[in-house]
Amino acid sequence: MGGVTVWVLHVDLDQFVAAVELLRRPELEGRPVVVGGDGDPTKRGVVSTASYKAREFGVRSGMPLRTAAKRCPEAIFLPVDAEAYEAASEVVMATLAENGAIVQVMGWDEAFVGARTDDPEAEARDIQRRVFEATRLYCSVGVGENKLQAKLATDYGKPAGVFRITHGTWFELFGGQPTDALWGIGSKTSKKLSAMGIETVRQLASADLPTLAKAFGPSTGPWLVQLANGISDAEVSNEPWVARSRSKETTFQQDLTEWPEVQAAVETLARQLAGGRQVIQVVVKVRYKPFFTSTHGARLASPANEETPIVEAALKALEKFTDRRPVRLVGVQTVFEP
DNA sequence: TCTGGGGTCCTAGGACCC
DNA sequence: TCTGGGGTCCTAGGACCC
Repeated sequence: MGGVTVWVLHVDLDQFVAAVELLRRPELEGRPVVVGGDGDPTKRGVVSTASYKAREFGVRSGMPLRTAAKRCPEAIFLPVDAEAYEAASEVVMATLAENGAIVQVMGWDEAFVGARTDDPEAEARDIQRRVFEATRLYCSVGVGENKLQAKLATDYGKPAGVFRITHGTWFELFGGQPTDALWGIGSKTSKKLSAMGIETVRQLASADLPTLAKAFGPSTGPWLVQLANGISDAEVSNEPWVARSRSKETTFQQDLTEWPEVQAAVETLARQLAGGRQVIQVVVKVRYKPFFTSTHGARLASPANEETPIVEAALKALEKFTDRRPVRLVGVQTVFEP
């Protein structure tokens, strides 16, 4: 055992969704490709992935398709084909798990891999080669002493590269960066920290714990300071994933103004969620015009997975909504028995 | 630039109990 | 009389991530 270090590798496919599309449409290679919604940029929807070429025009994931079309009128817009990406992803993950490696899948296009080695870069290069040979897809690999470092390292390796971050290099890389450079800190938390006079990762790293606990809660506050110090759970776990809930939601092309239409939409979604694991609670989500979201839930009398009790609970939850403004989205979530 | 769909975890506040 | 404090459960909302 002695002498061999435990590293965390973070593997992230480069422009994954766009890359899968390019593989089956080689004639689009080098052109700006935008995948999102049903492929119609005049409709409501956002960008899932933009190819590197499209990114040169300022197209980014999460951006409304309409905006993407304005920024890059010559882009090719393609609909999301979840099954194709799922299939490609399975090949990638199976490749990572060869040789009995511990793999923690984080989504379609990324995973953590545990590595006992003194040469993690060699391991990373080997992964890149095997993934490419199996799928013709490129990936970048971050190397770290824990998941946080590895995850943040990947971006520095893109595209198709390898990059290492350790406690030794943490502050020189991140000390001066804004707090939302960290994985787990978004725009809201960053803004709130700013208002407290904390702008950089270095400032957050030495922030007063009781003050942060008071502002963000007893668990979140100290966790933020840990993040800023480059500290996180090092464990890569390959425990099989057990979903806590499943949901379906729809954004309407035109807002619904009649409440019976809303009821019908909730019923349709609830039906689609029946037939799986035993459900104990149903939560309905309504997003009103202009963009205000509210949720209400209803528990089932006893765990069930049939259509009737799930639809009944969904409609019961919907009764708790009293606002009758135009509705742009409805969603239904089923919560499973623990 | 008018903002998808599918998830997870944490927190505050109220209800309820002893 | 109108006053405790702690623990737990549930709900809705918030934030973040892919």
